Amino acid sequence: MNSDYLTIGSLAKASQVNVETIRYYQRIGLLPTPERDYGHIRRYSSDSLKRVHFIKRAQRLGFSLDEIARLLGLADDQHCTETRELAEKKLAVVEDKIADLAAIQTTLKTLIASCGKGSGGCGCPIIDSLAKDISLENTR
Amino acid sequence: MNSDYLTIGSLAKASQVNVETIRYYQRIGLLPTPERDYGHIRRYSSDSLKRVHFIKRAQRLGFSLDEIARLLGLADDQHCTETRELAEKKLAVVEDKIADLAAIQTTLKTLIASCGKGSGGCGCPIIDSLAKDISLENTR
DNA sequence: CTTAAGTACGGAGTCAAGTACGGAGTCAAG
DNA sequence: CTTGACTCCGTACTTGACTCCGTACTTAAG
Repeated sequence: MNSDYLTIGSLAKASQVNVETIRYYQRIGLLPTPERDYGHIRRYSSDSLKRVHFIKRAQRLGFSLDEIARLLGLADDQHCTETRELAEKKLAVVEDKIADLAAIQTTLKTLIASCGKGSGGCGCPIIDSLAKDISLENTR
Repeated sequence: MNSDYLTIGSLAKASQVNVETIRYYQRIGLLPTPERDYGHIRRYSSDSLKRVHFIKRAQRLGFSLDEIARLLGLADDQHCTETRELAEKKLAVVEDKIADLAAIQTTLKTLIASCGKGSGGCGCPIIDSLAKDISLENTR
């Protein structure tokens, strides 16, 4: 009944991904390959579950697996200083993303509101809200 | 000197993408193929530039080209009602993303701060901040 | 007029991120 | 001790998003 020590199948089910995806993450070093209890069967802890969840959510936010690996490395590693620099860069990126999303959010709200009223004036507000690329140079 | 009426090359340069990417976006219908002035050469307006910028930023936020096409459709189309529903769904997704990013932001800040002090206590704050998957069920 | 630079086009190649496949081992239930 | 559900592993295939290639055409400069 204890959900610690999952098999690969139940881990996959619990984290809503394919079994092969779990194996794939192991291959590329994103998930540690756990010890094997009896036989040759891998047993996963609830930590792995958290990790997979994290990966999936971060992906939906536009981070690549590579970046996610480094994000996770921040938490795992002990070597600060250089870790801190990475963290600061990521923070800047994250804050840019939040700003962009906030712009989309505002536009969508406006769109929804104006849609209800049936008023015209369909310029192209979504594009405009994001097209002003002041911060583009920073992130590239 | 007027930047309206760009060639594909200057559009690509201005929007920091490959010429082939522009052509690709046309092929899949993400960019309208513009009228051709003289000869067979396509001329792009500054609207195209905005559109490409938008696409690139939205991509960095984790939207697929398919979703981006629909987001752009929201602005282009005239048929409200069903458009509104789509907008509302997108809004929910966007707001989820913002919340997730905010969680990462907080964690990164904490990480940076604690790094400076050289204090220990390295649990795995980044993962924890995103692993609590209350809202996961909503988006799936 | 020639030539280089830029454009058009379709098709093939690439890269990241999976996803599927097939053969072999394991283990609990019947 | 066989059957069915699961696991292991390596390799191969797929998909989305480009990127490159070869060929053909067209200007702008020399």
